[in-house]
Amino acid sequence: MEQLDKEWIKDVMDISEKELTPKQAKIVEAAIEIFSEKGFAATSTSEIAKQAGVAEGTIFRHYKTKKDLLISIVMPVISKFAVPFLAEKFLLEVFGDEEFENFDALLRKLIYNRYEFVKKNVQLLKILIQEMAYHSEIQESFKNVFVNISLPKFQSAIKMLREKDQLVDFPTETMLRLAVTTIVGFLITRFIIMPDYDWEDEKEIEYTIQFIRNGLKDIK
Amino acid sequence: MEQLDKEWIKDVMDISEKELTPKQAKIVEAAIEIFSEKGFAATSTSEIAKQAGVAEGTIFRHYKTKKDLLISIVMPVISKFAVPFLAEKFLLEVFGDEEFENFDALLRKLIYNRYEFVKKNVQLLKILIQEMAYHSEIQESFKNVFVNISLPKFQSAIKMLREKDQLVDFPTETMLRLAVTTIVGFLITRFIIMPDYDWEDEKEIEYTIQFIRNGLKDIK
DNA sequence: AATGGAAGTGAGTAATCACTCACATAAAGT
DNA sequence: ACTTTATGTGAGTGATTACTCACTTCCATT
Repeated sequence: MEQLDKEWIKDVMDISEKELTPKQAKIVEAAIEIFSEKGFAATSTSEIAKQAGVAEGTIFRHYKTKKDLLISIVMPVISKFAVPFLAEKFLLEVFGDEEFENFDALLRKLIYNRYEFVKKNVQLLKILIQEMAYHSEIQESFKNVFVNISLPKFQSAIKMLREKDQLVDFPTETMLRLAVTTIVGFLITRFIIMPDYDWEDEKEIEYTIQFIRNGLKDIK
Repeated sequence: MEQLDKEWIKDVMDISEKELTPKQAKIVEAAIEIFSEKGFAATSTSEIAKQAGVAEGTIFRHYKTKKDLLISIVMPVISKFAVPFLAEKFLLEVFGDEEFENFDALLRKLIYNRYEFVKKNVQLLKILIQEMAYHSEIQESFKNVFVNISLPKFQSAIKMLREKDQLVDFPTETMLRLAVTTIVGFLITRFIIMPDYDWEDEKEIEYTIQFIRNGLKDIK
């Protein structure tokens, strides 16, 4: 992995944990790298310690169990996931004043925002996605954030769009599902399944926006 | 898990392995269940043996290593994944003779076909998806099947549709990506993320078809 | 300078791991 | 009936696991 710019790790972490000792930071850094490469269950604490350049005991000085370390890594990612939806600016910026193409603008803003987020946090998101399947606490925490923060914003966005633009007569949840899976599908394909493909990101994003817009537009 | 109808396991297996001894079948059955619940790395051979009601040594009589057992479970799923694309009937049935709405018909056929496949094989697909992330042999085998079997069929289908219907001017790979992620997104949401939600499958499938069709239709 | 608490250590521990092997049994071929 | 081969067993193996603990080192406060 690249040496420079490990700042983002601290950046993500300090939502919940304020200050990490240098060795603790090294532990988190090593854990993220190995967890994302081999998976949580296949990673041993001795390996993390070795990679971090600390004694194995040091891990357990800061984290009660190995799973505790995982949780402390994964939970802040869930918080960060919801951040753009918490910003009131997010919706206001789009529906503010001028009359430009609302639907496209909203989608473009959302996609570029999440595009940068995923780009910055591929390793962490890999861990989150993988381990969500096996740890119900993570599942529930994610569900809470989504249902309470993201979902309402999405729903009110669709409601506003329904008035301004002419949208197809699908249930709101269905429209949401289609839009979200298309965006998430793009990001997963782009950064996880085929990260080495020669992507023309701006073009692909515009195609994706057009696909969703037309797919949800009411066609007489 | 349900007791009845464990036939599908044998059904999937016997693509590569012809006959399993009763105890071997029990081992495979138990392994599938535990792998899909806890993940490959977190599952011990002693647990599999216990659940299967055999001695631990019996596992290694039939499979050289624990990973061997995983591979023998996962590989046939990849084969089965490609089956509908191998059948020449598949495309012929859709583009055969009459002039009905080609695009919708093709999508509907494809989605219902994969819907049934996923419904039957959720556990196996969970294992495949999860372990693909960590085992490069599985990755490569899947990639081979996709690139050599599924992809060409998709591409020729899009080519044929481009002539008959009016499709948007996206690159073929982009159209493919959008359609595939939408379908896969639906199936994963339906069977893995929210299997307990009160789905109205036929309606959701029709919405999904309409979404893809309009999303890829050329709008003047 | 003395003290106390936090940070860091690494040898040690019981449990569990994947896997082996000598042996028992069953089935099949001659 | 006899031999061979395939199937199944479970106690046993060394390696590795997550985690502990008595100890040292460091540093801030008195």
